[in-house]
Amino acid sequence: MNKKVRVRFAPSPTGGLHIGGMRTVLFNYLFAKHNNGDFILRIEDTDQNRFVPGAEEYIFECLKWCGLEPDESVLHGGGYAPYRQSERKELYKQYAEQLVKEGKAYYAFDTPAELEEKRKTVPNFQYSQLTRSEMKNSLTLDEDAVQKLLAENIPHVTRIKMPHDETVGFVDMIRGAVNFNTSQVDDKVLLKADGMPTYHLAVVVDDYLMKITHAFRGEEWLPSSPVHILLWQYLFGIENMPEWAHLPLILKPDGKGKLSKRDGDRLGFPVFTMNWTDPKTGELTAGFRERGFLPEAFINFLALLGWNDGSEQEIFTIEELIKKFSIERVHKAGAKFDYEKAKWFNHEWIKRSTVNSLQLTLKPLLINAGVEVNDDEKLKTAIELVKDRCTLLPDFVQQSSFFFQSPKEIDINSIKPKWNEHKQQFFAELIHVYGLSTLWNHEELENSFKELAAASQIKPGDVLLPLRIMLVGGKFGPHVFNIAEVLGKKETINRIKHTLSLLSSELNG
RNA sequence: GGCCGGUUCGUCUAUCGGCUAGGACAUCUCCCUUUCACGGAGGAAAGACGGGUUCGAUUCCCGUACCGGCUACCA
Repeated sequence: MNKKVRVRFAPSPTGGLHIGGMRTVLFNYLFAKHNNGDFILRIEDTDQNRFVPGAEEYIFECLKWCGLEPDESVLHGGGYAPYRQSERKELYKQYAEQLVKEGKAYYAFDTPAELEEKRKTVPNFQYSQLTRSEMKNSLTLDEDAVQKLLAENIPHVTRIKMPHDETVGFVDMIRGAVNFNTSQVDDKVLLKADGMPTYHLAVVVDDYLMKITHAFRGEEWLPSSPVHILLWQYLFGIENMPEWAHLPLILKPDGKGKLSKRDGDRLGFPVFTMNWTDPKTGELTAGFRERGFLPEAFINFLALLGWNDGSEQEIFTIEELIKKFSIERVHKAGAKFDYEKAKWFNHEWIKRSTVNSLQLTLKPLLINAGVEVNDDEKLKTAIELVKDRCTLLPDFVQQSSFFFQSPKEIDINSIKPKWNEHKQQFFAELIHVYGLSTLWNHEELENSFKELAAASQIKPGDVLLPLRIMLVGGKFGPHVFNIAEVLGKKETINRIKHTLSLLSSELNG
């Protein structure tokens, strides 16, 4: 019988959550749910110098917004607590000690300053089997000296002792067999001078202790995998190592390299999941949520960045993604981020969303933008009428505010050049006709409008645009008679009168 | 520099030896629309290069080039 699938996302709470990280969350989540497994969130806060207040809460908020809730975490509980590595500090030391005892690791007493100096003077310096004999460590110092340093609490780290000329490898779920020669790998630090483990030790220990069965991480981790493989061998048995998949990177749309938050500022698109303000610098990095993305669209877009189900389908609900996801179908190569395509996904999702669900997120957004939304039914009608022309949620402000309040600006310049007494007369009569109308719906309004135009010997096309500008304020929006229907008789007539008075003063002046 | 990974239209991708190389975004043309969109029809646009293997290679192998990642007491 197979073990229950358990996967983890293990972010370091040092700032905003990049879309690459969010995609790793998504793939973890989809894989877990596809296999009826558990999704664990583990906080990797072993670097105390990089602690950023609020970052952890922010990560949870991002997951919540996307609906990708962990089964186990600091917040959700679970049988493998604590889920914060800083709270597991004491656990790691024994494993490091075990490795030293078995001759698979050693203490190193070189100070950071000494190492820095070394790197300055020796090009491409690596603390490795080539150089460790000339450094200050428990391999070069005699036993008494080491014991003395230890007894004096001289700061030191524990390094893995990479074996000579061995091939270590594994089968990546996405890339297939990957092999390394241990002679090429340096003696990575396992336990830092402050007693905290590095990522290398912590990830292996915790993946074992938390019974992780499959581990997904970015491609940038590939080069350190031989260290992790060796640790599994030494500590827990290679047969217990999770299956690994190294995810392709998300690249800059222009230039080269992986996408960074700076690219967003530079090119004008969000890179983080939600807005993030650096508590130290106050610098704000834009997020997809605040930019007006629907979480469904955001997830759909992320899933398709590097994965597809082999068909031509592009729009997927989360349920479909769970059903169809397979890690083997993840593309090997990195993908350049395409903001236009991301917006297309959002537009598609807006068009497909029901008025009721849109109304829920849109109402506060509109009120916040100063639109006086006082009638939910009217709001729903307005959303139905304009949603096809909104790509991002804030587009609804411009596209629907005129339903609730008369336009602040009227683009009178688009009417003026062709304005004349005849048209002025037509609209004066239109006010009269509309005032008498008993059936206020768009068909009737259009009919009586056209009848009046014919009677006035005026082409409907010549007065349609002016009418639109009177009601909307500009050259946009849904069909003008639909708008008039929603506005109602009184408001429609008022707006016509208002613009008419503006125009007549223009005409006379 | 060394190690590891990658390479199909401008971009995201399909293809698991038979291809007239398919789709989507963007772009262009037209239709619909007396606004802006939506929608519909169509166009242009790709297998880095060189060797093998094979009846046949985009697909398999090897080299080269190029791109990327890593090379911290950061993750």
